[in-house]
Amino acid sequence: MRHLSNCCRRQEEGHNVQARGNIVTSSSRKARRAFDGFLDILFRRKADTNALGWGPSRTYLPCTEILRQDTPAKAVFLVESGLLKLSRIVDTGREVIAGLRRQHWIIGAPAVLLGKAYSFTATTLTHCSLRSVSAETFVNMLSTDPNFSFQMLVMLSREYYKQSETLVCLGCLPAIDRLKQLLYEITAEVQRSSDLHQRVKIQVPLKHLEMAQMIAITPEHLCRLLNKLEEEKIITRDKGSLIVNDTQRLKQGCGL
Amino acid sequence: MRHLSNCCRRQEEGHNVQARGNIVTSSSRKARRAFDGFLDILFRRKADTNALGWGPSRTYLPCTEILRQDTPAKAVFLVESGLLKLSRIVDTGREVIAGLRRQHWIIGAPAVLLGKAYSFTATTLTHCSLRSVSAETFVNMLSTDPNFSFQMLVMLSREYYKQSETLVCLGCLPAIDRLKQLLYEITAEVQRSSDLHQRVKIQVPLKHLEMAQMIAITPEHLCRLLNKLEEEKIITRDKGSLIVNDTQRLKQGCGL
DNA sequence: AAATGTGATCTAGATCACATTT
DNA sequence: AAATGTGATCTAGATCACATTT
Repeated sequence: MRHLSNCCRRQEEGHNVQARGNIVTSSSRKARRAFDGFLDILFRRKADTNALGWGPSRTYLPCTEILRQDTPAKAVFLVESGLLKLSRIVDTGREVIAGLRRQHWIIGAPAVLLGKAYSFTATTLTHCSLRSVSAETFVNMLSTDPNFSFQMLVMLSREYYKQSETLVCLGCLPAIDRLKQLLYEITAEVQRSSDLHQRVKIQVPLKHLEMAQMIAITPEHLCRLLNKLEEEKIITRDKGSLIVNDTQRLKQGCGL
Repeated sequence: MRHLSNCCRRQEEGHNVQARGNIVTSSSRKARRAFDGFLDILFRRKADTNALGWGPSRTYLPCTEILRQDTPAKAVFLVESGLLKLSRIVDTGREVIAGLRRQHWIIGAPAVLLGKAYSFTATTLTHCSLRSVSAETFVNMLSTDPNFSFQMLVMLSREYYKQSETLVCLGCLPAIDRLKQLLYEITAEVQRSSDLHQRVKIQVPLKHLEMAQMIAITPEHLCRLLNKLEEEKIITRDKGSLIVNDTQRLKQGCGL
């Protein structure tokens, strides 16, 4: 198996998850969605998390490989901050990105619970802060703490649910719609408000190659699709960053 | 939303999951894989399962819709026997089959745990025997019985793991390889032995349309791909059933 | 009648080769 | 130098229309 991802200019950039500048005039910064709130409650008290057995926070530079596909699952990670990608390379050399993970998501739990190898490689995209537990401790925490056990059930369900959306998206929608959906998700992520009928400048935390891997196309084709969206005035490109002119049209177009 | 699947000749056929006749001469019927054995243990004692709160076994005819996408998740199902498909129709009218579920798999748990709508429609392909619990009872069982809770964690992980394989397959492999993989899985399912270098006659429990939906292509294209496999002598078609001449070449070809 | 097959044609997306940016 | 863009060409797979099986 070839070496997974080679490092890149991201190294020097540091955090680029947040929007750098919203061109938005209106400004009802409403509450996050209810579900996210629920998860916040689950992990609110750091002291508890410590007591439960998670190791201390560790920070990682961008482009660091946290765990690797097909290696035995020895640990579970909890993302405290930052953004990671879950990717897999197949024999033919093609790489897919199965999804991105951020704050309050766990990584590696299914493989640990099944005693199998990790199905994906997890790589940091930005500076990340993570906590980990060994496989044994994780299982121990599950068997001794019913609350923790329930939390993990919810989190695994959320993983499954998200994975399912990705799967359906890949199976049913043409690449242009998958791209619209990806951009819509990133925009929604950045905005975190419910009135999205606005221009938003987003700093996509992914290289074009990576965006292409997320929607399972080649970078060349991605480039053409972005041109198309620009022609249709849905987006405007401004060097590294990207301005979404019409969030609604993105959402409508994406077929989900 | 249009009505989901229309019934079919399957109605009269009854069980067609099992292989109808193995042309196999050698016969080391070895034990199932270790993992399946583990799950058998988990659900071995029916009495326990009863005590836990699952409802009584109910049987369903083929082509029965058990639960429907985008409806509130009110129950969780446990498959005791038979085969079901999990499918989703998107706005464009296209339908994907996300996967098949059989004995000892649960259906609907992630949606219940998240308090969301089901992401898929579950439809029986053969005669099925299922047990169910209401969402409330399910959550109650989880909070009162740590063993049950742990079982569910393992089963959800398995769901996630399988879903991930499907996702990678869709994202990385060309249709011919996805078809090979599907056929290999069905063959392995039917054989349940580790020496697969044999001719096997399999009764695929799916219509061509459904096989096409599983690998995200049109039925026409599927037909051409099957022709191709037949030209390459990997399979032989014999009316309804299908003879795999070379399991090894199926496996090698499938890219995973 | 529904499912399957097949031919002709079209198109989304891949591949390759090279230019331009950062 | 790596990332991005773009033009020319190819091909896997879709679409449509109709024939053949079950």
